[in-house]
Amino acid sequence: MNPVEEIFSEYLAAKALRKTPERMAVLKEIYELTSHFNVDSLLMDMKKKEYRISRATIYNTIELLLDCSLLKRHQFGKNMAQFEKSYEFKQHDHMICLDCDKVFEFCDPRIQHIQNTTGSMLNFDITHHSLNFYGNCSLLREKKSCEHLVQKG
Amino acid sequence: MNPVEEIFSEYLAAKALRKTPERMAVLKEIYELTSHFNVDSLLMDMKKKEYRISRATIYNTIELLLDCSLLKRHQFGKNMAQFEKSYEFKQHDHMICLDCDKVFEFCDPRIQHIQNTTGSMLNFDITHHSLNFYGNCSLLREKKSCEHLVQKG
DNA sequence: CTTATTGCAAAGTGTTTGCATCTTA
DNA sequence: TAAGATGCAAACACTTTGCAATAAG
Repeated sequence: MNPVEEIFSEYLAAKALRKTPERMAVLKEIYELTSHFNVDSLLMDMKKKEYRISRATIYNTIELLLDCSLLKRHQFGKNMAQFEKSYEFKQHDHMICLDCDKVFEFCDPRIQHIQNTTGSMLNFDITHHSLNFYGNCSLLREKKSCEHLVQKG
Repeated sequence: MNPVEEIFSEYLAAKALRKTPERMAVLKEIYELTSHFNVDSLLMDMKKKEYRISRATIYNTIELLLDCSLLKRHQFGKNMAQFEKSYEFKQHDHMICLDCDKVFEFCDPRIQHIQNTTGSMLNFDITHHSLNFYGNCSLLREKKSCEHLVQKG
């Protein structure tokens, strides 16, 4: 059992929830994905792999994975939520291209500082943040390759 | 005609769109609000004031106001969008209390710097950002008044 | 007088819920 | 074998769309 499965198993045990094949399958699938996903794409994905799983179970399991911090929810546009696995991945934020809808990642340690000072200044206990930059990624403008950017989803 | 109405009128003229009483009424109502709102609350609000206006027209007008930057859209939770007027208000970001759902505002000039350096580093033309801190606002923890915070919506 | 805009209701989209059936502990 | 979990479909909440009636330019 890999560390992620172990964390989830322990979480389920601690909450007296059952370790079902469906729950473990969702976890496995999510951690095999390299990019962002949404409920629909995950369901399609699993159906294609002959899993017998329902939309309701995926929603249910995602809720649990969010609760034990193995998953992060994002809301980049105004529609459907997107998710990404979050175990042992470096903290990062997102840049969304309004022309092509691609999502890129970047890291900047200064955000953590802002979070700390803002929290203590306003006496807030900040647990996490969401920072998105919106604009356009110059691929169209300059016909450049996007190899220099880390694209996700 | 106040500056905001002027901007909207010019925008409509420039796009060859009609200046209808409904559109101007929505603008007026939004700029009389002091806090965040959603489509439903605005509709209720206007119905209560005897305006004859439909939900569809509100959605339509909001789209136009977003386009001419007189309005900002936010997505704090996973459900309905929230909006706030954006003419001549200082750039600010939001802190959302996960216990009581209150939204507070804060300003930090360093965010603008991060936006600038990130944009030029990754060759992105960043037009705007959205930064939300999530946590809890200590009101429950310490039974404090929230007077020291600027609450919005 | 032409055509964009409106109000209404129906359709769409993503998510949640109710319930009978199934399965874990 | 009892209580939780599943799959299905219906319900939900928010948003968008189609269309006949209306009104701006």
